Amino acid sequence: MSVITRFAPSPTGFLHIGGARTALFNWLFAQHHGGHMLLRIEDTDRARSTEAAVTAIHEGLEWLGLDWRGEPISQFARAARHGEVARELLAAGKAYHCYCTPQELSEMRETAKAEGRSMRYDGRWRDRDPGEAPAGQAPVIRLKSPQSGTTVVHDLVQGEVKVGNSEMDDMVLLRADGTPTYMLAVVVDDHDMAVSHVIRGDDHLTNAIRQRQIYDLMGWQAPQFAHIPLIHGADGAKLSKRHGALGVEAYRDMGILPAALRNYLLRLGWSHSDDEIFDTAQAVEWFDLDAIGKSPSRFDIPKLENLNSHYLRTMDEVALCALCRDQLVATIGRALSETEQDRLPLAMGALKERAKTLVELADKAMFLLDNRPLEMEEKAAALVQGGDAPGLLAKAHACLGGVTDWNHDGLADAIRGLADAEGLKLGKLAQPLRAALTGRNASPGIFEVLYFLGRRESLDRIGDHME
RNA sequence: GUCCCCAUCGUCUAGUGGCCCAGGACGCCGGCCUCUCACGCCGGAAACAGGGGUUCGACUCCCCUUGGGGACGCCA
Repeated sequence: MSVITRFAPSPTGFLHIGGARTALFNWLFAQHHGGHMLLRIEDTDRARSTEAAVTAIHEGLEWLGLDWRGEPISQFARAARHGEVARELLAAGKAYHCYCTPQELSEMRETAKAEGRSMRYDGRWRDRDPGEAPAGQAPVIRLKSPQSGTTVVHDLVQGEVKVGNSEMDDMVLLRADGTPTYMLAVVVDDHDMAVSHVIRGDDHLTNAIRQRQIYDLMGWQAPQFAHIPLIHGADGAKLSKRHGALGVEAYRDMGILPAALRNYLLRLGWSHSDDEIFDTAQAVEWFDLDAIGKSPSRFDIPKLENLNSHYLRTMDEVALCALCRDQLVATIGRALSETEQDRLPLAMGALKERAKTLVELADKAMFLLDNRPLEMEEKAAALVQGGDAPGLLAKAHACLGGVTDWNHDGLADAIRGLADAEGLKLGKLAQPLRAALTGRNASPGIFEVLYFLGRRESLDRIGDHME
């Protein structure tokens, strides 16, 4: 039997981080077992579903590099089939019409709550004569679920989970307007799509028990279930907007690489002994459900950033230059000149190990752009004005003017030579130079900076601060 | 309230009865390197929630407590 998994988000917002991890696990599991993942959009709630959310989900998955087999399936489009199954259950006496009104139901819950009883539907229409049906009142169809015994789910992550049937009420299968509920739709779809493994968030664990009852009553074989623990915010509470854990696109905008997010999400709740870094091929080879932890985990941005800096340093440099360029263009709002673009690959090696995100990378690359006179950060301004700095810069200007080999070694010789001649430690000369050259007090090595900028630009920038 | 799930350093985790006075990673602290910032390297502080069992021996098995999370919709 081949492995078929599915990712089934409801299109009511972006692809959030928990959903992204669920998708990743489904994808990885399918790949590992030589199967494939399906995408199903759970859009039966017409009021809350939007086309924009569907697009956001597609884009999020694509950005993460997760693909699915075939066309995405719209759950709403399958409503007729869901209704058919509900009526089949009804005809077989495994479901019944219930004429309770919403008000009646909420009153029932209120009283139960007040009396400290469980807030379940009491089954008042379960065995009632259909002849007693109130006229003009459309009924819902409820499952006639077993009232004794236990329903068990062998969860691949959580182990054996059992709930006494007396704990559960008769769930609604088909609403009064004839549309299916989520419980029915999920079961029918997973069955029809031949899904072999349902991998989803822990919040569905108790749903699995109820869904199991539908499978049983239909005489269908239930899929394997794997309920993965939820991701919490840094404070341990449920992940919310407040935590900055938004859609995956928010991480993209923060300058996180998809490879880094994938690695981070995978390691969150899953482990392979002490290993921390996995590329996709390695992840596919190693991933399996038995190594998933059972407890919820907290989302930790610093660790994500650490991973991101790793991927920044190891990724293809040409591709990284392109990403950095795009980021720069986005921040300055204009295209780069040819000279500016040419400096990027020169400097990338030095820049990339100083950045944790793409945004930071672009920021550190800002000094490569032509925009004299440079805007000086406060500390840099002090360096360039302090004491004998202007005089020193004039000497440096003269000295560099005579450099014939404008490369790292040639520049190092010249600058070190000047420092020696002046009886200064290199730092005393390098700092004012750095400030004049970059407008900041921190940058890659000073010889490199000179080299990246080239003779003309370097001399001009120093010239701006000479006396 | 009822039901279900979970519980190792601040965080992610290794650990499936003796290899553990608990290992790795992130973060944090100190040092080295050094023209700044990073990188790198070296070192440090930091955890088995509590209580009962079982056992020659429990982080590992069982029970209780506590704490956290989830579910109880004609939402998904």
